[in-house]
Amino acid sequence: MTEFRTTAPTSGAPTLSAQEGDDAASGGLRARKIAQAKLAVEHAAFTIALERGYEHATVDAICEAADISQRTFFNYFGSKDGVFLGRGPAQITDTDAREFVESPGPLLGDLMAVISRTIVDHEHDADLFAMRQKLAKRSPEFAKALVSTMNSVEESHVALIRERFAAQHRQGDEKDLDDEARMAVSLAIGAMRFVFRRAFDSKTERIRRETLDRAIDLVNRVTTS
Amino acid sequence: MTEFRTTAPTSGAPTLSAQEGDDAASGGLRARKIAQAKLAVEHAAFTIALERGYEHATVDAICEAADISQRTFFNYFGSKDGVFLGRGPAQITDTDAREFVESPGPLLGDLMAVISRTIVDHEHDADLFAMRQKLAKRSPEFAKALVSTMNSVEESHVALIRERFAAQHRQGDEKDLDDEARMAVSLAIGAMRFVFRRAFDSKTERIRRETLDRAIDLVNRVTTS
DNA sequence: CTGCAAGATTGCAGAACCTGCAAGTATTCC
DNA sequence: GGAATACTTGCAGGTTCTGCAATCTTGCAG
Repeated sequence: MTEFRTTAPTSGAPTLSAQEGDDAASGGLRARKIAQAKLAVEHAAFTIALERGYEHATVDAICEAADISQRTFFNYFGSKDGVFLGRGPAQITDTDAREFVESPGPLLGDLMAVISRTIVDHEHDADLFAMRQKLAKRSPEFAKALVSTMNSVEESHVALIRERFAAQHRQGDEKDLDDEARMAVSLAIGAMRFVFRRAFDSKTERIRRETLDRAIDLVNRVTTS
Repeated sequence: MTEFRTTAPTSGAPTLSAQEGDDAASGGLRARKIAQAKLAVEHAAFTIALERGYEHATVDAICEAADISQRTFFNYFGSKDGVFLGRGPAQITDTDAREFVESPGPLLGDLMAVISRTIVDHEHDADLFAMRQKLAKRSPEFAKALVSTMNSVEESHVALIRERFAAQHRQGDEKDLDDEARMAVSLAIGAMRFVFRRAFDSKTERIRRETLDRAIDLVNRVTTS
C-alpha cells in the first residue's frame, strides 16, 4: 500500500532557489534555466505517474527522466507530493475580491465562486493542468490530496468575508463575526469538496459553470430542510 | 520538516492478527494477549509523542518502549499514523440511526449531531482518549490528520440520509436525492471541521453540547445571508 | 500430556522518501 | 577577469514501510 500522503507533506517549503513564481521568461539566465528545469521535472513527473500510477512513480525515476539529481528535486519541490500538488490555490485577484466584497448575493454561493476561481484558473502551463486533472481522475488518493489543498485558503478568505461584513455595515461582537466567517469558509470548503469530487469523476475536463450552479442549488436545498 | 502525513497512510489495513475489535477480555488467551500488547503500544506511542512531539516519536522508540519488534508494530497498526489515529469513527448505533432517520428537525443539525457522536464517544480506553486529545492540541498537524478521518463517514451517512428521505416519503430522481444527500454530508463535515478545530484550540477536554449548538446556530446564520 | 497445525512474532534485506553537510559548478556583479 | 554569490550535486544517514522465511506460541486432538 502506502499510497498517498494526503496531508501536506509538511516537509516545509522548498529550500532555496528562485522561490516566487519563476514564470519562465523573467529575470536573468539563471532564473530562466531554473524555471525551465522545474517545468521539465513537473512534466516528467506527470508523464511517469500517468504511465505507472502515482505510487509507482518514484522520485528516482522522475529525476532520471528530468536529468537532475534527487537532491535538487527536493530543493525544488520539498517533497514528492510537492511536484504533483503544485503551488496550491492562487491568490485571489483584486477585482474578484472587490466583486465578492460588494456582492449583495448569498454568502455561500459567492464564496464558492471565489474558491472555484482561485483553484481552477491559475496553472500557467496548460499541459500540466490537463495532466494533473487526468491523474486526479485516475488516482483517487491523489484526488483526495489535491482537494485537501483547498484548506489553505481558510485564513485569507476569512479576512475577505470580514471585509464584506464591513462593507455591509454589519455590527456585532468581533468574535461572533469571526466565528461566522470561519463557519462560512468551512461550509464553502465542504461544498467545494463535493464539486471537485464530481469534477474528478466526470468525463469532462474542466469544472463548468453548470456544476457550480448545481452545487449552489443543492446547498440551498439542503440548508432549507 | 516532514511533519505529518495527513492522508490515510494508505498503507492498507493491518495485516494479520485478531482484526476486529480486540476489546480486551474477549476470546482466548491469545486474543487477550494481543489486545493487551496493542494497548501497550498505543500507550507507549502517546506517551512518547507527548514527551517529544509527534514527529520526533519514532516507531523504533515506540517499539522499544512497548517491547515488540518493529515488524509487529506494522502488523498491528499498518503505519505510524495508524496507532495515533486509532480505528477512526465508530459505527453509528441503531438507536442513534433510528432517531436520525425519524427526526423532523433540520437536516444539517441532525447530521452534525450524529457525526459528533460517532467521532467522540467510542474510545474504550479513557487514558488513550485523553492523550489523543492532548496531542491534538499540541500538534496542529496531528489535529489536522485527526479531523480528516471524519471523511470516512461519507458513504455510510449518505445511506442514512437516503433512509431519512424515504421515511419522509420524499420523491424525486434517484440521482438528485443522492446528490442532495452527498452535499448534506459534505456540508456537515465542513461544519464539523469547524467544531473540532474549536475543540482542539480550547482548554476544555471534551466537545460540549454548547459548542455543537453554537455551531448549528452559526450554520443557520451563514446559510441565511 | 504430547505433539501437530494454525497463527503470531521476529529479523533481515531492501525500497522509497527526505535531510544536513560539504564540496563542486555555474552565474552574476564589479 | 575574478571575486562573491547562488545553485547543484554526492554522500551518509535517518525514518517509514514491505516481503519473506525462520521461529516461537497457542490451541487442540488424540
